[in-house]
Amino acid sequence: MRPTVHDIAAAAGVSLATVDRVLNQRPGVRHVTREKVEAAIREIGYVRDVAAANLAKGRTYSFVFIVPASDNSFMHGLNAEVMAAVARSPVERTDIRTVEVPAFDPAALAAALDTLRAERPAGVALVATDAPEVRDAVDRMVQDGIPVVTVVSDLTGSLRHHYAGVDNIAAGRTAARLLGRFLGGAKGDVAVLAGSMLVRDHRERLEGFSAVMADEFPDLSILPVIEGRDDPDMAHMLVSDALSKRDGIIGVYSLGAGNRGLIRALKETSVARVLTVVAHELTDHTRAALLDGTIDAILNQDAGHEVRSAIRVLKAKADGLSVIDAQERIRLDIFLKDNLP
Amino acid sequence: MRPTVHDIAAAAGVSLATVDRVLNQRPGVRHVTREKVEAAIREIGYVRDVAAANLAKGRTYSFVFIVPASDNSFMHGLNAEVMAAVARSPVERTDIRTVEVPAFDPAALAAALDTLRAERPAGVALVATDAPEVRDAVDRMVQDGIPVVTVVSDLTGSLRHHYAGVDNIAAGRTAARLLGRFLGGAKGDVAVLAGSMLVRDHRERLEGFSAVMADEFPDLSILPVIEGRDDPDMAHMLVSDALSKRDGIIGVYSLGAGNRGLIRALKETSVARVLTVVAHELTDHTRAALLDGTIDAILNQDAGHEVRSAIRVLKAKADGLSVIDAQERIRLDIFLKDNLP
DNA sequence: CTGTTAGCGCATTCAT
DNA sequence: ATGAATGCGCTAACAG
Repeated sequence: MRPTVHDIAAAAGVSLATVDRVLNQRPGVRHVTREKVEAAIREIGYVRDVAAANLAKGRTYSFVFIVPASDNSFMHGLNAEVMAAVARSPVERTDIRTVEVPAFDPAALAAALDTLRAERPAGVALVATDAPEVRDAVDRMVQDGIPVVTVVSDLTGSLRHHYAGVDNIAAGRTAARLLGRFLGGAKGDVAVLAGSMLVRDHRERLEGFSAVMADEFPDLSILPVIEGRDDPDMAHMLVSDALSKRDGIIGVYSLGAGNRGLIRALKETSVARVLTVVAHELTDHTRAALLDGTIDAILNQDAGHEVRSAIRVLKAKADGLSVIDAQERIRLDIFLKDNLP
Repeated sequence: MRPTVHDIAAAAGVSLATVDRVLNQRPGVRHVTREKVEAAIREIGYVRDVAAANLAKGRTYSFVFIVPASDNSFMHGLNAEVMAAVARSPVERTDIRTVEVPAFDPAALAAALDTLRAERPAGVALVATDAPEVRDAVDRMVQDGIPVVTVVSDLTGSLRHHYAGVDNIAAGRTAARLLGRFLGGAKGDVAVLAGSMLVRDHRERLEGFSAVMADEFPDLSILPVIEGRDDPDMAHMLVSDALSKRDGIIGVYSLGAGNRGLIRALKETSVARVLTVVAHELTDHTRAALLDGTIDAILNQDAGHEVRSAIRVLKAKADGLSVIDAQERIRLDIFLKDNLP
């Protein structure tokens, strides 16, 4: 049998309560007594039974997800995953709820964080908007002892405990190599469609993409970035325009959302024209486009994994446990038409 | 508060013991009483607290991993992951151990299964060798009420409860498309290196690969499969031989293990010769080869994920719980030099 | 400062 | 066929 608190109490010649006090680093124990107990813990090789501890505590951890109120397929998917987690939450001694904030609105996000802080939840997960005021609000939360993890979009320079999302520079680099290799040494222009250069993920993807393109595919030149604000209609208009004006375009990299519009624009171009296209995020639209050949590869982040990972990390943080790092790494999924889930 | 056994006992007007009996479908309850209790359970919306149940039971589940004694990096990695799980196991009320059996030896595997069955473990995970005797042994185990999951390589047609591994047909198809697109319309031969056509995963990868090659890349012709038994030395010899004899080879698909030998052979070929190479399994060797350009893409299955998934499924089976399907899907990782973990 | 005691939600004897 | 009582490993009042 594994050693229990009783064993260590016996070994140290103290009572259960005292053992519990040192185990949970609570005050009210003389230094010598504490040492004695700690020695016993070490010698016996005790490891706390977390399940039993949680049962005794009766406490259920309340976590909050702050998500942007964006109307695109990816965010809808993310929301659905959070809801699925909410549905499972009673079973896992957690109480999860979501708070919606306007998208790309640092002030609103910071305000929401500050309001939340007063309620002292056991942990907070947020899709970060990269701005100083948000970073400060997050830092205040962390300094108040509340675990914070960022999801999808990170907030570097902040004190957040963890980031559950993909490496966006690597994503951009990967997109460049796929596009470059698929184009097999052809010479021409590459159009890049982004949501907004104000968002950190998009900037990073572009940065990675440009770097590899410059280093390894000098025959391909990147046109000025088209900013479609993740809006299907705007993306459609801008891409159509670009395609009609520049017939040197042989490749397209869509690094943001709003792919519905891009796909429409692509389908409207001359059938004689062959474009190689790499896009981000697997949705119903991009999936269909991949299958019918309009898109050649899709880079994706698994929202379900991100949400589950965020919760695991928050829970581990809340009861002082460690996580399995490899399990919490969010990978960049690459989908061709053959390996769709 | 969540309803407990006490609540349902009160609601049904019976004792805790009776509630427990119907909850765990044990005999000794009159039909009417059972109905009454079941009604109460439903109305109250009771869900069992698994942690508390396990605490009360005190039982620790003993799981066994049967792994082939293969001397290649992938199997070493798999073993390491199982060992990591063993290290974590005391914390999770599980007792995991491994049993090694000779690779590609159906009789030995079947024998090991039958021996194990007598010990009645709480669950078994195995890397299956696809043979009737193995399938029968697995079926006997399942019929004895022992949960069984296959890892890495499946055993279709058997009664195993779950398969923790990638879709190998999809993997082969993906390899074909990557190779075909990377070769960009060139004409030539493609060499295929496999471990053994006796294992189902290798057969399936070849099947998927051949299908896409035939359908979509008619200018590439697949040479007869080289079987290297996942052995580096044998692979080295056979691949060197093939490369020297056929100078029409412009692409290589390595669908098994033993890539150490393949890589050596590739590096020994003339520097003037450009080969496009897709291989399976990320190991130290293949990672280095990807980075130095010897290999162009690596398809991978995350052994850590597979092991953790197998354990989760086994545990869920053992205490009659359900799993999150999406979480247990083992994806096909595609690594280019830019998105290595 | 330290110890006693009573649960947390459930499973399991042992009576009845 | 049913119920009362005890304990799993740990925490948290409440006493001393």
